Amino acid sequence: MTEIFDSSTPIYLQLVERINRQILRGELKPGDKLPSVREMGIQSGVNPNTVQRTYRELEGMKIVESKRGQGTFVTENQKILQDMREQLKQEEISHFVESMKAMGYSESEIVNGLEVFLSQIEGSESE
Amino acid sequence: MTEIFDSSTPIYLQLVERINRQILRGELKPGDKLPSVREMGIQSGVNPNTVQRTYRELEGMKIVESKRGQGTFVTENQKILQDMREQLKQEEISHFVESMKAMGYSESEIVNGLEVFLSQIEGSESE
Amino acid sequence: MTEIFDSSTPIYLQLVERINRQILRGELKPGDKLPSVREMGIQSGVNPNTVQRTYRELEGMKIVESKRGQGTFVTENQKILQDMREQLKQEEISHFVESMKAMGYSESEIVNGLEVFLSQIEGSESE
Amino acid sequence: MTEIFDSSTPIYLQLVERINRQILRGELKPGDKLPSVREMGIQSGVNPNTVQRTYRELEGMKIVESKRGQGTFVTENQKILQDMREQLKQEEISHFVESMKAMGYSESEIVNGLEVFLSQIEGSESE
DNA sequence: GTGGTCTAGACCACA
DNA sequence: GTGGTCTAGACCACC
Repeated sequence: MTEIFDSSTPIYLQLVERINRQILRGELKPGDKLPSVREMGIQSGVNPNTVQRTYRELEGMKIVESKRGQGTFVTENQKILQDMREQLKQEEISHFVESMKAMGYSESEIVNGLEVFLSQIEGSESE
Repeated sequence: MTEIFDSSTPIYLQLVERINRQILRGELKPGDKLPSVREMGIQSGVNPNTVQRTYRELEGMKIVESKRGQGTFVTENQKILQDMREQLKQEEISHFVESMKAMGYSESEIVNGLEVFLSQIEGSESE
Repeated sequence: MTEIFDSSTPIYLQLVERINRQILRGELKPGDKLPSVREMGIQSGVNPNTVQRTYRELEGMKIVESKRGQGTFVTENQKILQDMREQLKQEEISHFVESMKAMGYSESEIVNGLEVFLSQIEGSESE
Repeated sequence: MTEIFDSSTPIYLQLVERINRQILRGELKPGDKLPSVREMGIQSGVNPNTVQRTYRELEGMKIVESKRGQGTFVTENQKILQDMREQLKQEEISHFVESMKAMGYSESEIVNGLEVFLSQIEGSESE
């Protein structure tokens, strides 16, 4: 299975992002083992060296711990995961607000639009 | 000046997006002349044919009117521009909510996070 | 087989016209696959890019659906085809009336001439 | 003033057609003088030889008479003009019926469509 | 194979 | 100058 990567940013960073999201969404839980470097390389259609670089990066962020001979595991340190969650949230919000302002919307229009949107999808949830 | 394009989506669509935003932000006003296809081609580091494809697309959306021998102009039809503004807003909001939910946030957390963010930047507006 | 095109209107529009008529006449039925852009290019003695422009145009009219890797197909949406049929009929009639009036015929002469003509060919139908 | 000619049929035939229509529409009346070969050449952006050929053709059809030293005149023979009028009418009707049938319309649909069309434009004549 | 995008360069029509 | 069409040929994504 070949994956799709945006060629404008390095693949290893995109992999970092993807794994972070998997953790945030609960697809990967604290203590879970990540696929081996080789395995992930095949899954992602990417060179194992790139995966290695990804895991090193995640380890630097304390999100992941490598245990020699056993594999790479999601940290059990809840605080770190919380911090990451918070940080990604801020980035997402910031990007959203920036885009809306770039389109000329005022802050109140932004909040209002969001609330209207949420109330709408509530009504059509299971259609 | 060579521009950077995300290779994952067609250049002509990225150009469409960019021009739409310029119109929404008021950088291009109704009746304004766009750069000629050749001029824009140079500015964007892109083939004139690609720019023309962009302009043709915009013309199909009724956002722009091309007059042979004269140039390409932003429509003066305010209703169309309003519709586009509204549509892009919806897309932006929808994308935002989807991302936040993908990260496991509840609707109330999303609204709350947005409001906190806005109250923060208010304090540091003119720094 | 090289085809003949009227040089006064763009080839891609003439191709659009031709395909529309083929659909209206039932030579192409809903769901039918059109020749590939390359194939049609050879058949028509025209560049594949020109054929693609044609297909893109038809897709914009919702008359055709292109599926990457599979081909281009006549829509199965009967309503669209009916609308097109009606529209082309109106254009044909309008053009006819205009020509006749330009030659100085009154409306009743036009209707009368048509009816006489039709009654004549009825007699010589299967010659 | 440069005129527009369809490059798929000879210019002199297109000129013949045009003059015929002018006569039928009453823009040129029996006995009227046509522009000189040179004059018409300039008006139409066409070589005088081409005009010469056109006039010769019209003379062969008895629609026009050349009087040496005076010019070329529309015939005063009403019968000829009537015949031409009738012939062009037949061609126009025939072409119309053929097109409509090619689109799959029955004879009654053709007549009906025409009548509906005429009744519609009657209501919006002077808008 | 299929459609889709992009380029380079030509030629045309309009003004 | 402007936009519009067309070609030849390249490369990509999907199947």
